Amino acid sequence: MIRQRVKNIIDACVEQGISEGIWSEAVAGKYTIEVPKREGQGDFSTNMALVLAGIHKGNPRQIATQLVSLLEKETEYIEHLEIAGPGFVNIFLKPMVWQHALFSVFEQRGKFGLSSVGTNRKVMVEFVSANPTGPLSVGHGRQAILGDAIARLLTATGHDVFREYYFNDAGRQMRVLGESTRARYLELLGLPSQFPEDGYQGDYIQDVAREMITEHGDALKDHADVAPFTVKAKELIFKNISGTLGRMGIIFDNYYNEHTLYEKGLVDAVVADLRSKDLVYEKEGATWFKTTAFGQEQDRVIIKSTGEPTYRLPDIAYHREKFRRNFDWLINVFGSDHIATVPDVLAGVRALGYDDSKVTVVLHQFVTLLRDGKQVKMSTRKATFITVDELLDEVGVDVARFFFMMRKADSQLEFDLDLATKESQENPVYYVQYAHARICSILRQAEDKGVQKRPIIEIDTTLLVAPEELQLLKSMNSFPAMIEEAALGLAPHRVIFFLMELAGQFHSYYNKHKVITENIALSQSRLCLIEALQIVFHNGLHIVGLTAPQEM
RNA sequence: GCACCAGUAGCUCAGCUGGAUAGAGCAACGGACUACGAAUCCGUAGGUCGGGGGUUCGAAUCCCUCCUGGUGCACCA
Repeated sequence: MIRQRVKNIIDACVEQGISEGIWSEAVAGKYTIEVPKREGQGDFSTNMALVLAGIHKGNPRQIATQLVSLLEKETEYIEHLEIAGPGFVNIFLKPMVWQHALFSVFEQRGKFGLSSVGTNRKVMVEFVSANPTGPLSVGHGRQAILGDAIARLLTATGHDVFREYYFNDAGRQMRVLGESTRARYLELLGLPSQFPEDGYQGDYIQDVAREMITEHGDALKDHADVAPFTVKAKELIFKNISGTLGRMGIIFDNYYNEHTLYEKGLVDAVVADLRSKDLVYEKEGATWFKTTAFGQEQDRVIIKSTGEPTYRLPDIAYHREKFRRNFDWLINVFGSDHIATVPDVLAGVRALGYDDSKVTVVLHQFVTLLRDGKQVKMSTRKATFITVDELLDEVGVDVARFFFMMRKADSQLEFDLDLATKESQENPVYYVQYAHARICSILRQAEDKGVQKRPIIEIDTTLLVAPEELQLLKSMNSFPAMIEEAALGLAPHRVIFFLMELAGQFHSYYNKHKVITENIALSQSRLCLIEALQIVFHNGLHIVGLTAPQEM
């Protein structure tokens, strides 16, 4: 907000310069205004002179001097100006500008930081979408948290968000799941059995088999159809998955079942439509989709010679349905192992006449667990992976959420269990939460000591002049823009970094300045400051699904 | 072989999409509580931003190339 105001001032001065014929209008819109990294370089700075000099081979410092003489007339916000380095114009604002930021925090309270950029934009976030063949592993955990945090951020910025889980309950994998279950069932009954070569080896399959024995005894031992086994396994595993998601506070608006695509004839429809556009052909008994027409190296099979579709076909049908359901933005959160499917699906929707630029795929890299400084080996085949449930048992929901959000999706994530289980010191989760709890504690303390809390209008905010206080005010002021950038950039890790930074600033401030002192007016101003901080911590933590404890 | 991602302090990672003297947390070392909560703070030390070219006023950031690691490149999902 303040940034925008400063930008307006600069824009006006540049306009004036252009109309007076000092500068060419080629600069308009080319320069930026930013927050300098280093102290002493002002609250904001602009590279306008450098940009203009670049266009006309002029002298940047001379242009900067002209700009400064125009800006100098703006005395309401600007305290003073400096020309620095190669030709940056550094702008120092009056402290009052920042002190005023407190007002909007208190005006908006729980809504401070929320925005409306996404108003009237209907967006679907598809995430997790794990096959119901086993419990969620830590990789799914990252995806679940990432997807949920993205959804929360988008909600916070006014989007109409719909969370969906694509439930893959058709095809070969389900059959193998049923066969695995039957084999365990027979095994537990002491009967001869043959475990499928690529079967699911996890203990949870035996749990399903045990459940079936309780329900049916040995009545199914000669049953030719695997269906009852598949159905039961799917049911129990799904219950397990949704239970895990529930523990993490993740609620989907819809589970989209793959089999409904077949029931409604939507899969066949895709083939027919592609065929009518001459994008499908038969070869070696299989049906191929001409993905080479969309820049790929080779065509892809969509129906195997056995008559079974490959995974891409229902995927394309599913995405077409998403378009038909009128979303403005389709976000898919996938593990990086699904990278190969992305171009196929995009080619599919494009072939069907939809705008694939509405689809954004967030690919996240893998998670490695670290215990005692060593990597924990995991194998899905042998079912030696660590499940999300086990992780939650060990570190708790807040810590798991926080750690999964700490890295940008593009980076591999190293989850250090030793650090995560530490209840103190270096655990960054508590570092942030402690800042919030500490503020709550000071506010309680003030109440006990009888220091009156006063409404913001009666507070003398000009008493907040310590460098640390101004820094805190600036950080708070940048909170809404940060949320917006994190949301639109689908980057929850930015919120985490912001909160850690703010917590650091607060802890330093706390150690340097006393909030409650003999000086009543100053104490009240500082109480206001930290109450505003409390609001920011609370909102920031909640926006990404973390709790803000009052005490720890 | 091809595609995508990553390579930044001893370790784990940021770096606001091209800005000024590259940052933080751990780890190391030295300090600060008869208390607004020490789950905290202050200080010291630590760098050829993987290598090499290029683009320009200016590059960790953009382009090319090479090296290393991860993930894919099925008539598995």
